[in-house]
Amino acid sequence: MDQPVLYNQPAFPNFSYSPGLGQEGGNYQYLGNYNAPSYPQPFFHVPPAIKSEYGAQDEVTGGSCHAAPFDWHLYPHFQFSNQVGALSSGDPSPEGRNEEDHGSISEERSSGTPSPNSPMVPSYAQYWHHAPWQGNPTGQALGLPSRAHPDGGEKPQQSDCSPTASLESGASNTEDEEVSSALSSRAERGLCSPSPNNASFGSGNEEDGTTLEEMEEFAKELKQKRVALGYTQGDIGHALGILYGKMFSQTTICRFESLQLTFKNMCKLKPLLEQWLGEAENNDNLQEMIHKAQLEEQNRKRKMRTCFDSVLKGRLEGHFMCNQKPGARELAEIAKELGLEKDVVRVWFCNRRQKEKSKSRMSKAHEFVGGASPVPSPAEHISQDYGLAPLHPNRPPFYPPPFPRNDLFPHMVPGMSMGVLTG
DNA sequence: AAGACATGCAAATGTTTG
DNA sequence: CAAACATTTGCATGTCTT
Repeated sequence: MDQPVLYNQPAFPNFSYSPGLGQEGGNYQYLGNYNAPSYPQPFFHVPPAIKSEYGAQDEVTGGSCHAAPFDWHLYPHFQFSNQVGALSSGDPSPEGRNEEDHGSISEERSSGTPSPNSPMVPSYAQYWHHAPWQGNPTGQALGLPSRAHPDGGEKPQQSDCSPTASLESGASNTEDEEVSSALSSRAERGLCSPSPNNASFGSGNEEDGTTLEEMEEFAKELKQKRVALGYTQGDIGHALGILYGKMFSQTTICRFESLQLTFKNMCKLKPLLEQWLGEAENNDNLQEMIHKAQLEEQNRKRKMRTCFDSVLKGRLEGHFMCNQKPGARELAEIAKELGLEKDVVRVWFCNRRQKEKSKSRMSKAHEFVGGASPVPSPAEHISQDYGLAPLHPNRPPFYPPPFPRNDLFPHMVPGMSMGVLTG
């Protein structure tokens, strides 16, 4: 049967120097059953097991993550520049970095880039003041030129990208209101406890014993040390798979570091990452690690993501148009016809219905605001943007402002950020 | 050109509801 | 139990730097 495996990212390079594994998204996803890649993987001793799928977190963190997801990162995509290089041409000094934390670099990079010092939205700067990893006077990888980039090229990345850094400096009334509304909404939902007079909502928000500050701190620390040790985000993702049987993508690590996951989700991942950090810092026997890695690579529980090509998608769409809710029998037929697993087809229909629903909500929202608003539906906004947890069904929806909104930030350059130009 | 990181979209999985 | 709903996760690809 033909599987809808359509693309492959470049095979993972032979990592001759790197302690890491290169970027995720390598070919592992097509190796079948979520096995880790077959190339050598220099990782670490398997620590005292972290049991069950993320299961140990409860032990590690001494609590549970059962609280409702906390959309603590209100504007996850508000990034002017999210690249490593954002710093490279600028002042590499810690001072420079720290001072710019909230944006001088963005300003440097592009005349069209608004300064995060400009009046912006919320003030969660406390979560995103810039990081220790910036403390690299030479601009090279912290302490690790030999492991990371031989030329020391690794730079702290994203130092100007922190959404909050960009947002923190102030806000117009409108923005304040929206943020305030958001925060209230969150507070109502018991997801955070914003100070009424303070747009930041970090203090005292805990899940599982971890406060937002701690989490943010940890994310920074993780990134700092990762860079210092010469690992990439993809390396960590792979390492987690090797160490704990749960592989993650570069994407996920990236989002963890930039706080673009839900707080709950971060609570879940944190123990693993803490373990990894410990291992990474103590590890000095990569060869042994490689061996272990080979032994350990397995156990990805999550099914590989199926990629449908456009033809397949078109045919699925066709079926969907005819019947949005096919029964088991019809599903089986479709699956057979398309050469897919029945379950894959079933899930596709589920997701497709969700999407449809979301779309119709969006159009209703558009009607509601006059038909021409670019405001996405709550569903779209909330469930897709990583930082935004869904609303409680019984609560009135919160419509966070899409970012960037030129009407909110007239000083911003049109189309300047957050994927507006991409995709 | 290649590597690292960021992000849109959506597949997969988890949870709730009927 | 199945469907709906919510959340997690990652492929594919864009951006940026070297």
